[in-house]
Amino acid sequence: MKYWLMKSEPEVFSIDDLKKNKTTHWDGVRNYQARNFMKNEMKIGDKVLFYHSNADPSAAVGVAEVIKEGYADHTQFDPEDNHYFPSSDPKDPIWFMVDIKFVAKFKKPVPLGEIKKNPKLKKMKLIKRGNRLSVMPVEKNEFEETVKMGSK
DNA sequence: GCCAACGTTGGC
DNA sequence: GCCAACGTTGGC
Repeated sequence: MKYWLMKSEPEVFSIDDLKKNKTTHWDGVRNYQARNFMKNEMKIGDKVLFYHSNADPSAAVGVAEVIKEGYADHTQFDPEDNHYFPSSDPKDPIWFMVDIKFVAKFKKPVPLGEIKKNPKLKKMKLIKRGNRLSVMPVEKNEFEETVKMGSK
């Protein structure tokens, strides 16, 4: 089993939205690295840290789980959608997404500042300079440490 | 294949 | 709202 971190702007889709809806498909990703993770590496049962970006404060806020593995992101074919990608052929889609379900909301959000302060989380990709990936792998111990911080 | 220009992300 | 750090695009 692998561990992941997925970023979402709470104004657009928050952990509370996920809790309410139970599940969601992670559409709209238009970055090849993030796509490759979803297309090739994310498996059913993998655990996900749900992270609020562009938030006050930005923070890890809960846990989700992969329930459907990579499949074509339908928004790439929809001219009405913000994420429309005209060069993508429905017979050979460029963009993929996964489905996740709500598992838990942290008792207390774990803000980016605290993640940066924790020596055990020093190597997290999230805090690497200039990282803009919206889907990224997380080490098991990093995942567990973050969950622990959010459960206090 | 290089690289300048442009658009986007996301912390602050 | 600013701006650094990227990724992408397109001319050559």
